[in-house]
Amino acid sequence: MQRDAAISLDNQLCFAVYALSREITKRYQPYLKELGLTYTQYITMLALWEDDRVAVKQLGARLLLDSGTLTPLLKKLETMGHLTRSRDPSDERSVIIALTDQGKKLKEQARDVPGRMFCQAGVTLEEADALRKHIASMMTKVQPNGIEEELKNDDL
Amino acid sequence: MQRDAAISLDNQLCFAVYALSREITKRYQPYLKELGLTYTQYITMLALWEDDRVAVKQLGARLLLDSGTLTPLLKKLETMGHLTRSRDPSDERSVIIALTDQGKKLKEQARDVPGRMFCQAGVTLEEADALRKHIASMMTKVQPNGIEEELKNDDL
DNA sequence: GCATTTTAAATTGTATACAATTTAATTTAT
DNA sequence: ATAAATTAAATTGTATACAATTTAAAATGC
Repeated sequence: MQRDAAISLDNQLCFAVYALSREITKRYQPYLKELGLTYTQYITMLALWEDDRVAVKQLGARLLLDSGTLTPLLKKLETMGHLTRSRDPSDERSVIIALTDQGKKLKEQARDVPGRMFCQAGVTLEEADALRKHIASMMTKVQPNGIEEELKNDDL
Repeated sequence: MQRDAAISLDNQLCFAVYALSREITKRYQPYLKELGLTYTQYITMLALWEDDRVAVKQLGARLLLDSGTLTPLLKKLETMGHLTRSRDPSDERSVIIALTDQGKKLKEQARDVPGRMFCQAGVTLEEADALRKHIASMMTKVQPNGIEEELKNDDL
């Protein structure tokens, strides 16, 4: 069976990452439910709490999501009253996302979510941070800011 | 801004894992296209190449996916001729998944996919394996084989 | 200055994920 | 043995992801 080691499920980095990602998302769910947010909506709000009044394009570059995912998600968050979507007067192609007061206020409730989640999961913040750095290092290797056809995106 | 460090996007393990998972999936896509498989179909086939003739329940325990995801996916793989789905005669509740010859043969084509993918991404197998182990270690902490209501699942 | 190209969102279509419910079969308790 | 509880898939409904296309606006080339 040695010759199958390369395609053994447990040897796949891709499966480990994929499974952990879904597991963490599930672990967040009860806490995010208190905020009335799904996981992707939460990630989007994290980005907006740091950097408000950005175009969908920039938000997508930050989250590595395209308009196909973001447009319906942002419309939902708009309906929920957390943000507004408006065309940029200086470039009508762009849609600027701006947090409402309600959206800004939600940040206070979100502040202790990561800490509570890791505490409940029995993971120290140091362990989480060590893994995060390891993953970030891999990410820079795997994605030197996009390949060939995406090289035009200088993102920032 | 120190007080916002806990909810800074770049500090979130969850976002790092989520982003890397999607990035790796995208990197696999061109190789999996040669096999005619999507990423989740590929992961499912990896599990089946190791362990054939299993119930959907067992496959789900291995992949951490439920029947809501697996049922349509397995029906698709059945339509593609890679496997068969049949009720277990000794327990009509269970559906047994068995690879066809075609499904078994696909394994040969899949054998060099991980190696080619990491080579192209500029990641050594050692680096990938080190991260995989780090993630697996976190997974055992975060998911000691499911919580409370899932404790009844002894899986194997 | 205007046709061509590029760009940003939105849309379309396919494939997941997963909670919650339903259906049918099996097991358990009495 | 049979009602009640449990279990395995399937189904339903919602929310992503993302490739590919479309639409409208802005930038570019000549």
